[in-house]
Amino acid sequence: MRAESVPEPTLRRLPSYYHYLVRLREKGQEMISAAQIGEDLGVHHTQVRKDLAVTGSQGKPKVGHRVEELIVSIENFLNWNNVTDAFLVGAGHLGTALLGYAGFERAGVKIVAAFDANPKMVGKKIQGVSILPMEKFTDLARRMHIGIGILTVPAEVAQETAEMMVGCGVQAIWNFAPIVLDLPQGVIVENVALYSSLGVLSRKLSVHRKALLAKASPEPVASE
Amino acid sequence: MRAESVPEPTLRRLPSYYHYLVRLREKGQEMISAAQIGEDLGVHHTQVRKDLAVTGSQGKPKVGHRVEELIVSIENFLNWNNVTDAFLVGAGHLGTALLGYAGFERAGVKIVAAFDANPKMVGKKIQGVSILPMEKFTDLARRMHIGIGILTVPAEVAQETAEMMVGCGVQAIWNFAPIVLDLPQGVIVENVALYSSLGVLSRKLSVHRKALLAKASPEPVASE
DNA sequence: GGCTAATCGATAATTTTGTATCGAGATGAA
DNA sequence: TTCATCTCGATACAAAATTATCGATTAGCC
Ligand SMILES: NC(=O)c1ccc[n+]([C@@H]2O[C@H](COP(=O)([O-])OP(=O)(O)OC[C@H]3O[C@@H](n4cnc5c(N)ncnc54)[C@H](O)[C@@H]3O)[C@@H](O)[C@H]2O)c1
Ligand SMILES: NC(=O)c1ccc[n+]([C@@H]2O[C@H](COP(=O)([O-])OP(=O)(O)OC[C@H]3O[C@@H](n4cnc5c(N)ncnc54)[C@H](O)[C@@H]3O)[C@@H](O)[C@H]2O)c1
Repeated sequence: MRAESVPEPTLRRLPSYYHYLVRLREKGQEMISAAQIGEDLGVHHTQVRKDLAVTGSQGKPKVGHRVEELIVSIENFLNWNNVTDAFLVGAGHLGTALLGYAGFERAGVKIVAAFDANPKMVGKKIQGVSILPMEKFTDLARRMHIGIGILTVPAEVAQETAEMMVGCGVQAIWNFAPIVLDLPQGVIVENVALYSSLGVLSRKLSVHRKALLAKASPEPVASE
Repeated sequence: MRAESVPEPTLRRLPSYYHYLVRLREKGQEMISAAQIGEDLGVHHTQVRKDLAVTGSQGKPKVGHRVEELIVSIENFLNWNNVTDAFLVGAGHLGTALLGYAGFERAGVKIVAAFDANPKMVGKKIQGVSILPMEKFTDLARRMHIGIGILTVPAEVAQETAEMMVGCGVQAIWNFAPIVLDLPQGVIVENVALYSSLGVLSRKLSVHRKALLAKASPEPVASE
């Protein structure tokens, strides 16, 4: 009941453990130690233990954890074995890529319909998911008790679209637009900040290159 | 020169300030205070000041910062005004979505070519970017001094593809596959962990719903 | 059966990140 | 001009996250 107090960094690492473990299982491995996970994923082994501890799974000294058990624990913890229906709004480049992806269902999210304001998109079907006109959103979302909204519309209309979703009972929004949504307290928003990612990349690359240059040139002992 | 010591959370917030500021500029606003930015983006105002400070931009008491100046500072800091050429490998659902997106160039990344192992994809052109066969990667990447590789291949081949990229001089990899790449020290890897994002979303939603249920039901004073 | 080595899980120390405080500078009004 | 007020930026404090330490447990081996 005090389960909300799980550190968010832990939450973010769990899926990467999960995928790693699934690959181990495919290879037929049954046991795994926290130390090995840490080494392979670049996480400190004590950190791995803490992270896995929140899922409730226990390891045994000398042998480590059962791969299968860990997988199930993580699935349970993240609620990945209960599928929640989601609506996607904005079936453009990114939206269709997400629709075409089969992998989200194992992460508890099933896109059951898509919506777009562009009449040219409406009526199409992608991977079995129909693209419907915006007018249908309100009614359908309410009737189907849609809990998750996936937002892949242009940034200019992201705020209003999100508000519309929330008005129809959507409790969580997966936001791909580069904007901070202002929504009622209690609504869960998860931003996929691709630009943040690019910012980090650009900055690191630029620093990296400057460091290389500095090493190459004589550098007259500047600064302390 | 000690510029590497910028906190990564700061790096991740800068792009969101950037987009916010660009929208302000479009609206014609010239000045902005750290307090206002903080309120609009849900960041503490002292944090905003610290973040902006790393870019070197200074504000003036009583009036705040010049919007235009801040934008330029952030661009400089992230090196977003120097465009670096990038190759994309894996022109599938996600790869084509990225190719179709015009917005990355303003973030200093220009996708100049795409590569795919599937002969059906090869030869196509998306937004002016040609999809080439994998055989051409090595030679072209070396000759064009490609610094950034964008990885949108299936997870099974992500590791080997990344190694191939690094072998051709690629210094930074933007990885969309749900796998932790094991690459030589010094190579910059930025993971877009969509599943992490989904993990956080699922977990929060599940906790949120349990909390709602608990409030609705009588709850006979369980737990300690 | 007892010893060794590996691993776990709890607790403590350190580092990083975020928040609050406070003096100083700038603006505009009295 | 002088004053009140707003905002900045530096410094101090608090919280969170990561890393290190250490005793406990167990499998395998002699
Ligand atoms: N494609 C990418 O690689 C990428 C990368 C980073 C961020 N994004 C962000 O994702 C979002 C979508 O990007 P995209 O490349 O798919 O854009 P897009 O233009 O291809 O798709 C947007 C879709 O939304 C629809 N739309 C527009 N207004 C609408 C409205 N009011 N209601 C419903 N639908 C509406 C359009 O018809 C279009 O199909 C944008 O916010 C963009 O900034 C995309
Ligand atoms: N599409 C999504 O929404 C989404 C979401 C999360 C993660 N991902 C990840 O992104 C990656 C790509 O996903 P996708 O949906 O675009 O898959 P996809 O199958 O549509 O595209 C993969 C592309 O890579 C090409 N390819 C396969 N093997 C290759 C090789 N050895 N060398 C070069 N190209 C090769 C294929 O021909 C295909 O065009 C995957 O790792 C996936 O897990 C995608």
